[in-house]
Amino acid sequence: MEHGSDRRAQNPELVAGPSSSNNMISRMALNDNKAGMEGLDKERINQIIFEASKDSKFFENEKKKEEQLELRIQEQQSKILKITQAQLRGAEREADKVLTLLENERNLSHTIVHVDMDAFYAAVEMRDDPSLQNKPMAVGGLGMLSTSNYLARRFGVRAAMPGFIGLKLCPDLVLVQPNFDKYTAVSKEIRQVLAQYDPNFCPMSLDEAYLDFTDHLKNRCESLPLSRMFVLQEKNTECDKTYGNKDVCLCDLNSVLRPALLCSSEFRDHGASDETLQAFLNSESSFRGFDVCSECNKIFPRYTCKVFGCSVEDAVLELRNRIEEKTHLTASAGIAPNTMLAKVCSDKNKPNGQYRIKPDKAEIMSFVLDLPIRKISGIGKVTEKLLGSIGVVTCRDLFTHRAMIFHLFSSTSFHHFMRISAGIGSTCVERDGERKSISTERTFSEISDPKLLLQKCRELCKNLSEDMKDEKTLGKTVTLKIKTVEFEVRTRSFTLPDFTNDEATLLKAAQMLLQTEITSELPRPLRLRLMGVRMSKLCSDQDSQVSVAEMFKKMDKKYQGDQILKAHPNPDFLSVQNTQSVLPKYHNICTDSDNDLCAEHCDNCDDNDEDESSIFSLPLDQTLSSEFVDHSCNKFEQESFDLNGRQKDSSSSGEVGILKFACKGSRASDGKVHVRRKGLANFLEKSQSETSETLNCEESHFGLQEN
DNA sequence: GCGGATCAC
DNA sequence: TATGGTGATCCGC
Ligand SMILES: Nc1ccn([C@H]2C[C@H](O)[C@@H](COP(=O)(O)OP(=O)(O)OP(=O)(O)O)O2)c(=O)n1
Ligand SMILES: [Mg+2]
Repeated sequence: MEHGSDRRAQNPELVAGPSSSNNMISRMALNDNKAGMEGLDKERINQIIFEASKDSKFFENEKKKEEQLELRIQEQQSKILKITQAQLRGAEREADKVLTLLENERNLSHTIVHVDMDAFYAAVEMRDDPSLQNKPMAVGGLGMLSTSNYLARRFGVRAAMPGFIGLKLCPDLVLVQPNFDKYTAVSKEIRQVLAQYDPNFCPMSLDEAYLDFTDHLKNRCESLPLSRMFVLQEKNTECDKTYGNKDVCLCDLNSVLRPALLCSSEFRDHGASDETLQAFLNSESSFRGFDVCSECNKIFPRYTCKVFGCSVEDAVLELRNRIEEKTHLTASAGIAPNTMLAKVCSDKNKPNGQYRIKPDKAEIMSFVLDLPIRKISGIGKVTEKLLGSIGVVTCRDLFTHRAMIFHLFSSTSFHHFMRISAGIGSTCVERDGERKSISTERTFSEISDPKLLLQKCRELCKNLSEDMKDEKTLGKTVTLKIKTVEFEVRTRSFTLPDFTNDEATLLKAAQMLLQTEITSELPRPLRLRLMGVRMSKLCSDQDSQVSVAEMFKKMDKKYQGDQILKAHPNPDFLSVQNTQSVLPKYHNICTDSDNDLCAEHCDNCDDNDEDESSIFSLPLDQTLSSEFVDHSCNKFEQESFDLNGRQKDSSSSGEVGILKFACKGSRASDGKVHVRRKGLANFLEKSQSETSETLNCEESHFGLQEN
């Protein structure tokens, strides 16, 4: 391998590009990896960014992170020095094996389309305020910009840049506050169009989505010309003014007008072929009588109809035109055999353009080889720099340096990089499953007073609890996120023994985590600029999938007398009695006199020599002993889902289900599973180290009765 | 499993 | 004066 002789690997200038200021760092420099930012005077722009940032705490922190990155690169370099030629040859053979396998995986039979709105938030604001036309503008405030229009991008103003820097780069920049409700509504309209080309399309955000066009194209070949005819508003009719004109119909003409056209006998009479239909559309009389909107009773804007062809390009052009007709916003699109390439393509002719890579290996490779890796979704600033330091800039370099990459990176990273180098990506556009976490966080001017910090925490927990109730979701792991005034970010998490979205429970856990942080900072105050709360390990709060405790409550009622489940003597508590006697029996979970968290054995329990305070848990609204639920609940959750699934599917009433669970925990001589209480840290440590062993796993049967 | 880091949008 | 919010994933420990 000639990595040692690669000049780029040895010359930081060639890797990072010319730096504007000697003190400028790469992670602070203008990120011009975005459409509409080609050919900017980076030197000048970076100088302005540097001047505006150099004395800030933010910049200090960025420098710290940059140093860490340099360290990583150092480690990488020392790894490289230790490699033997033999190792490298072996690595290359392994890499080639992987590449051969990947080649078999190549699938060119799908047509994937990535649709991405142009300057989305900014475009919506400009559409709704004609005075913004021809002005550089950005959505956001002095603190942060969400995006900018293409005019502002010419000044280096872009998303994720603070507004005050944007103003320094472009003094005429107009800032507009975001209106998220509006963007959500527009997004809904866009998705209505997308769904007509692929009902299973995969939205990635409000403004972009992947579609599998394969089926649509198959059907399209055999479709009637009329089904490919759509209404378009005429260009050059000062669309922006008409959009603000209250007397003109603003409805989606393809919703209000097109159905009427398709029904008219004249249109049907001329719809035999694309040519006859187009000729009819060109004639004077074609739209006579279609002047007023039946929905809003206003006069239609000037419009035409167009018959779109059967090719992919025509189909995607049709889709984009329909989005524009419906929303008065433009979209760009990429067409390729897989999602990775489609995503890159949608950026190529932005704004308001599209680009296609034909489903042919040679075409793909000629597109990919000289493509900078930074263009690929998933490769950001850091990965770019990490790979840059070993001489990798383009996708071709990924192949050239495959042996080194094999040696330096994890297996998953390596595979990812090899797929990129071969132009291979996902050919299906499945929607993400259920969400895995839900969170809320807020930046504020410095707070250090513990009372106020706890109050902020309360606010966040209230919000999160409400959001979770709206989403009908429960969670088990609470994570507190804080950012100090020095921009240092910390997260601290705690896994509850049970699923919940209860505000008080959330608050207790989050405040405990916060208190620990405040305490650990003493005698210095904890000075924060951001706080956030997140819930993960979620489950749905639907009837079909309930929390473990709720499930037990239901089952307790339903299957009274069952050997596995038994009501706790205290009606506020539920317990599990295990017939095999290895698992714990009853435990109360409660708060002690300090309102601190604790748990104790139930009076009915066989206490023996156990010290009350030696059992630790969290107070719960729904109660099972944490020791019992710990680890076993996942299993339960899974099984309860199965049970419910069967229950749902079954119309009969006497089905038999299998309840299976595995319980892990530390086992005392009395057979109880418990964790000693020595504070939170110890609890976490213990519960991790001592629960790694499965103590009991069993299967029991019980009758499943519909009410 | 936790915490830090990276990434997308 | 001033550097976001939400969600996902990966890695090292
Ligand atoms: N760091 C970011 C990036 C984006 N967005 C929001 C604002 C954007 O309008 C929207 C879509 O993101 P895109 O990356 O698609 O950017 P745009 O649509 O604004 O511009 P482009 O024309 O490059 O797609 O998401 C954001 O809030 N914060
Ligand atoms: Mg966009």
